[in-house]
Parts: sequence; structure tokens; C-alpha cells
Amino acid sequence: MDIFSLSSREISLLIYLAQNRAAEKEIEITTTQLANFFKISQQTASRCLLKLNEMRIVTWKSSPKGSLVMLTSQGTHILDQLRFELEKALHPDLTFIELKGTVFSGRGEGKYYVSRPAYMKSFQSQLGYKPYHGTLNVRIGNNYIDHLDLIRGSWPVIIPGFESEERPFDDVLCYPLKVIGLEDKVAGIIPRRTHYGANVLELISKVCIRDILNLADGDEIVIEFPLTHD
Amino acid sequence: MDIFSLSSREISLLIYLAQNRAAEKEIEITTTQLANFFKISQQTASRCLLKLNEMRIVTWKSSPKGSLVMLTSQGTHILDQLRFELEKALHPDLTFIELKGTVFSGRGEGKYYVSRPAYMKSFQSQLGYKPYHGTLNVRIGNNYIDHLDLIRGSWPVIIPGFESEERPFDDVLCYPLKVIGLEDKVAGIIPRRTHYGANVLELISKVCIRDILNLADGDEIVIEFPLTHD
DNA sequence: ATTACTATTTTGCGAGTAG
DNA sequence: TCTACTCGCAAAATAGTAA
Repeated sequence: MDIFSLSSREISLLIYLAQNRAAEKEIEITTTQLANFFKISQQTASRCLLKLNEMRIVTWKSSPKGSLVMLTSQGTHILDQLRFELEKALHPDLTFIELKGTVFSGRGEGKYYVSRPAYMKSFQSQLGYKPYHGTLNVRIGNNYIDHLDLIRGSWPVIIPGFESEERPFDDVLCYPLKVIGLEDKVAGIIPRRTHYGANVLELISKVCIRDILNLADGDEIVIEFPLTHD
Repeated sequence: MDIFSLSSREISLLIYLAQNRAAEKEIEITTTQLANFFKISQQTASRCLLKLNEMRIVTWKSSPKGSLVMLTSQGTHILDQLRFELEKALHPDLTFIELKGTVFSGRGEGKYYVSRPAYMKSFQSQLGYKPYHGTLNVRIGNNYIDHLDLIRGSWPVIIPGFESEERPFDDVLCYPLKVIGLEDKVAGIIPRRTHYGANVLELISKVCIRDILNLADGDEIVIEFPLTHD
């Protein structure tokens, strides 16, 4: 989904809806309200919502009493993308986005996921290396959560999901990163914003980052997300 | 200028130009380049630049050899506005934007400007009070410069400029603020981003803030810009 | 009240091409 | 090569109105 393929009206509508909390919950709204706010006709507002719904950018339930609208995760992602492009536009000299966080121990879930053979194979082909069979959990500092959101707006490396006998495995979104002090390439897996504890980042690399950098729980690390200016 | 009156194409173009440093300097570009990048026809790219130029959003000098384009301050302001709207969309629970800075002594220029009778009169009518005849200079901390840029994206109170015998006086842009610890209303004058030392904010209020809060040079103050959710 | 269909008008794109 | 005109067609807007 390219944000520039949306019309200005659709983007404005999305922003308006998000400002009214439609990213978190279903909100009540009427097409007339939207029409008045944007100084367009009620019909256009209706058609616009219809289209956003078809594109899976919002979910929309309409009735003769009004409408219930909520942004999908794709809808939120469009706003993230726009924010990312805008950040590069307003700071054209920026060469990377910085993150600081502290190392902590998870419950080995990362290890479980990363070592699924189907994922492993895609990591190898998409990132160019076979990752170490575990992840380094980093809790991003409060001052850097915005930066995490910014990175979410960039185009990720997509590790495709798959179906297993027990359950389906989702696509995994990776972002190429650099850990200060470490030579090896690193990729970060950023959970969706909606998750509880969305300030967590899981790092994968060819090597065991924790061992090489001699990290203990609570140690701070600095991470950079490179910005490639076309 | 309402950002929602621009087409998606115009906004994308503006972002693209800014990413290529057109906010700081004239950049060389051809309409064919733009056409290829956005997968549109060369004619549409040409028309689009023409329109942005007419709207004073960019300056554009075209010749049979190519084009020179640069964003005007209005062009940059549109990006700021978009950023501001996006910020509210991505953080709908935010009730204010915080600034921290340190007090310093200027050379009395603020005092000179504020006390022009024509300005004084507009301050009274637009802000509802006659400001103290001096400004409090605040140097905004590095971590808060982004927040300053955000505030720039909001709709300011505009104190109209005027012509005097000696020289013209520009419009003054004010933003309603709150200084923590002070009851009285405060307004901030934020210089244009292009100025050297754009991390400076001049506060005006009915009272002498420095005296009431007993501020010395170097003291830190905390400022809030309230966000009104429509 | 709503949403949303149909008809009509307006806007805007791209192709061809001149300067 | 560039920019930028005219023209024909397609997309999208509004108005009227039905459900």
C-alpha cells in the first residue's frame, strides 16, 4: 500500500478519524458530520468511507442511524508511513534514527519463533544470514518510543508467515538496525503498536549479541536505524 | 491556507522536494524526474509545480534546461501543519505539548518590538490583555526543539504587521502557552525556523514573568502548549 | 434522521506536439 | 533535451431523491 495512491481527502479523513480516537476503538459518526467538517457533500463522504472500507483501511458499519468506524492496523500504518516521510522531509540531514533501551530477559518466546524452520529460511534469504537461535529483548526508553513509532512507518523486510499443523504463524516485520559497538548486521522485530508492552524490541543477528557485547539484564544499549535518502 | 485543500499529489510533491533539501535551498529538478518518481505524466508534474508556484508554496524558475525549485516559508509551514495534525492523530490523548528551556537576557529587542503601539493594540484585542513592556527570552533545550516545530504547525494568533516611517514591521505569530507556576496567560513568539537561533522563544504576558517567578538567567522553566481537541 | 443510488456537471489526467 | 499548450476522455464531484 503506497500512501501516495490515496487521495488527499482519504488521508485527511483518516487523520480526522484518528484524532477522534478511531485508532483505538469504534467511534460513532455520520457522513453529514464529515461532510460539514470537510466542506464536501454528504455523498462524497459516504463514498469515501465506502472506499476506505473496501481497501481495509477502516472497518465501517453503516445503518440508517449513523455509522461506526474504526481504523484497521493498516489504517494506522498509513499514518505511520506518512509520519516517517514527513520526518525525513523536515529533517533531510538526518542519517539515522536513534533508540536507547535496556536489555531484559524474556520467556524464550523469541527463541521459539525465530527457530521455526520456515522463518529461518526466509531470514536467510531476506536478510542474508541465518540468525542465532535466540533474540535479545530490549525495552525501549520512554523518550524513544516516538522513534520506535517512526521506524514502524518505514518499509519493513517482510518475513512471510505460514500455516503449521497446530496454528498459523503471522508475517514477521523486520527493520535493519545497527547496534553501537557491534559489527554484525542486526534486525529488529517491532511488535504492533496495539500490543500491550509495545515498547519492546527483539533483536536478531547472526551472532549472540548478549555474549559478544557481554550484556547483562538492565544494561543500556544504543541502536541506530539508518535512513537511506533516495 | 488549509492543508486539506491541497491534492494528495501536491502534498507528496512537497514532501519529496523537502526530502531533497528544497526547504533550505533551490534545487535542480526536471518535471520528467518527478513524473518518473511518482509514475505520472510529465505534463501533470509540470502543471502541479505551476500550481504550487501560483499558490506561493514553492518558487519555481523553469527554463528549457530544467527547473530550480525551492519551498517558500509557506511551503514549509504546510509540512509543519501536516506534522501537527498527524501528531494529534497518532496521540489523541495528548492534552498539551511540553517545552523546557532556560531563561536568558536578550538585547532588549523584544521590548522594542512589543512596545510598538500598533502591535500593542493588536495584542490587547487578540490576546485580551495588554502585555508587559518586555519579553522573557527562553532558550529551548535540544530535546524540545522538535516540540517547538510541532507548535509552529498549529494555527497561530496573528498580530498584523504595519508600515512605519522608517521600515515595515512583519506580522507577529503568537501561540497561547502556559508557564508552569504562573497563573497569568502567556503567549509565545516563535521565530521562523530559518532564522539562526531558531531555538529561542520570547514570552509575553500581562505581568513581568521574570519578576513574579523570580527568575535569573540560566533558570529552567517548563512551558505547556494546550491542545484543543475539536 | 440516516445511507446511498442515479444523473449530470466538473475536474483532472495523459497524449500529442509546439516553443 | 527541456517546459507547457490544447484536446479528448475518464474519474470524481454534486444534486436530487429513494429507502
